[in-house]
Amino acid sequence: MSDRPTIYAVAQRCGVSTTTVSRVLHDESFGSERTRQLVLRVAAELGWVPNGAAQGLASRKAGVVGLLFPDLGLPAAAEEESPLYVDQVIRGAERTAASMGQAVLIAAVKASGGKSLAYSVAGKVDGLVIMSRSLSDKDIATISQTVPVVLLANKPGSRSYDNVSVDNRTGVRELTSHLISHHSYASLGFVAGPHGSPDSAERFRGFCEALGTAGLPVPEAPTAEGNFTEIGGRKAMHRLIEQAELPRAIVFGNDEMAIGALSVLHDSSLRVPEDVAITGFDDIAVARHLHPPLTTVRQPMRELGEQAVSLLFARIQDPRSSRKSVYLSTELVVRASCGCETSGTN
Amino acid sequence: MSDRPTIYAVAQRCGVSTTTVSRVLHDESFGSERTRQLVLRVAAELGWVPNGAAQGLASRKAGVVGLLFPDLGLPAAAEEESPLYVDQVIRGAERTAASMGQAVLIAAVKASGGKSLAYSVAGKVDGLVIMSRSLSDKDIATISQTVPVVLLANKPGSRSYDNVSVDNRTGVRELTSHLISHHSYASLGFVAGPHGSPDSAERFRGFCEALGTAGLPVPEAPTAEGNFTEIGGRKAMHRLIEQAELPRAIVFGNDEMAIGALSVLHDSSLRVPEDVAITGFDDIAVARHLHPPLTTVRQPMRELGEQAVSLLFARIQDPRSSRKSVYLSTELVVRASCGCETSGTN
DNA sequence: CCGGATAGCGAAAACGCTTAACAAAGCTTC
DNA sequence: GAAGCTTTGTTAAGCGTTTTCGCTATCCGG
Repeated sequence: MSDRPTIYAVAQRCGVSTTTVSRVLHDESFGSERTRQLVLRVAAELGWVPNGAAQGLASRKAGVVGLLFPDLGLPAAAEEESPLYVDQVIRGAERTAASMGQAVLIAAVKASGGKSLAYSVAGKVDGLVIMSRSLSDKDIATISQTVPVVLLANKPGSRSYDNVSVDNRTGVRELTSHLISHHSYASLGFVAGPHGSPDSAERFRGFCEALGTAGLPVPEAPTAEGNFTEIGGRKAMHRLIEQAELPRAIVFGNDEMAIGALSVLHDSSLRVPEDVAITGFDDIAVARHLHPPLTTVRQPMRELGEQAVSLLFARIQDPRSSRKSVYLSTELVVRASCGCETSGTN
Repeated sequence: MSDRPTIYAVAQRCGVSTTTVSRVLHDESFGSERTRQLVLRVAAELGWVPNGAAQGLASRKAGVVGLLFPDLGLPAAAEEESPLYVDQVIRGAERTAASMGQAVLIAAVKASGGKSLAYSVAGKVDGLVIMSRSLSDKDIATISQTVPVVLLANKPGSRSYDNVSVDNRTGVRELTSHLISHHSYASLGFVAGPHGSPDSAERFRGFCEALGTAGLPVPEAPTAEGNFTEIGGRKAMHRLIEQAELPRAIVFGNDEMAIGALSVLHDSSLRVPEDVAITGFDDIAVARHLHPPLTTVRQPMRELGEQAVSLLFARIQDPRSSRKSVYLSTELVVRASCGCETSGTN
């Protein structure tokens, strides 16, 4: 612990200078074969492990990239509620970072007071991917003066940084068009996520575009709102059922709400897709296991993380290159809930 | 970037020494109100962010804990195959680390060649949680001389380190006893995970214990083997169907295999649980959405991560305290697939 | 043999921060 | 008004690497 061997110890044991040790450890081709072997052997014998802090300080690079993601401060009750897609993003980030030999420092930043952790992380990494909506523009600005920053997801003010986001709109547009042209559903509903969510807004826009293109009446506002949660989906579905006429097909802003709706419909003895077609968005893992399997739009979450880190490395290498924006496209995943297949593997 | 303000810059601007700045930044109660405000204001104005490397080097603590998990080197095809429970562990670790104001450094260590990354990570953290089976005992030993280490899951040689694991055996024993006593199933099968997996072995042992207690014949070996994957589950199920008599109930070593089996049974027009009861292990997110919902055993993955980090902090605080072992218990989750409820919410 | 490459290595100065060890000044308290 | 605190601040010594110079041999062509 406190008696960890340093390269100085290694150097002494070998009868060489610390410079030589450091060089041998980094340059594949340095020094005589004899010295190399000696140093390497002694280092291993002593159990020497590089002191990251010292390396970082001297070389001005941490060998670590950071990932800040939102912490919804789940009230313990909502255990699994936390946005599962974050995991995928983390994995993606980890993966491409690993391919560059870097590790990933992750931290959830809380809606309130996460600032100091965020700053602390910023000082420990070579670059930062920020997923958090909870970090103010000002904080992001300050941090970006310290290390390169890549923004994830459709943060409104993201235009001044490298950023990667998903083409929500086209995704829902394609989905909706499929519903209209393939199944000739004439009355469609849209259940939105929480008010003010840019993602939700974009998805609704895609929905409207498809309706417009098909010459159908374009609604002013979403048919209902469901907070992106399963419970929200249930409530929304209940409301829709109580209303005059049920749309022939309902486009949900995400899968979780669709799941809630599915269970309500089941309890109400309404058949999916015969009585009403249902679709989601995200293609979370459970989607294909639902009954009926859910037609949805796949978001490339893992790729989101991968791209973000790629962008970050590019920026680190060339800090003054022009700002880049990556726009990932989604994939329509057709399953039974929209009226297509009635069974099948996928 | 290269012109990041240092505390020296802050100190100069304030007309005080770097010591004073450092102290103000750390001691809540240091200096006159006037000096404090001045320093804080100037630091903010300059956009000062602590240099983690320098802090770490000077204070001998990184403010970061590491988490090493296995990278199965998924061949791109098996996208989602990667052990999803890892995500839960990461989240758990992140959560309790955050409560101590620390961030988490994550890295997947590959079966081959992950060594150097592992060592590099070890040098950057105050402590390390190791989930990886791919790190040799020797490497773990070396690393543990550098930083405190906590082992996760039932690694065979884990007895010499702090470690936290899940009581697989009791979990399956309870499950199996439920099957026997509650449903009076007389013929039971067990589908194991990959040969050599300690987890799988423990689960099988639990299965046998329950049989023994009930006075039923105890098998020598698992009825079939399925590699812990959905595909493996399918294959195993096929094999079982082809054999002479199908057990009345089948205990699968994990949920994924049970999922595979479920789809095979569906295709074979065998009813669950009427013709054959099915259970899993893990309680992954999809389990409750299957048809029928899967009776299984919940593994407290998130808690696993939490406990591991707690242990780590304890060890960091008192490096010479006695070795601790945490054994987490599982929870039986009864759903329809074992023949209990036929519908329901949960 | 001599001038200049070049290979092999070392001395020492950073890197930005923390943390003793002190010193000076302002308070009590008797 | 001296002795002893407490408060406020300073000086300087690291922390373990990397990295910039620069030195000494050795080698080679001419």
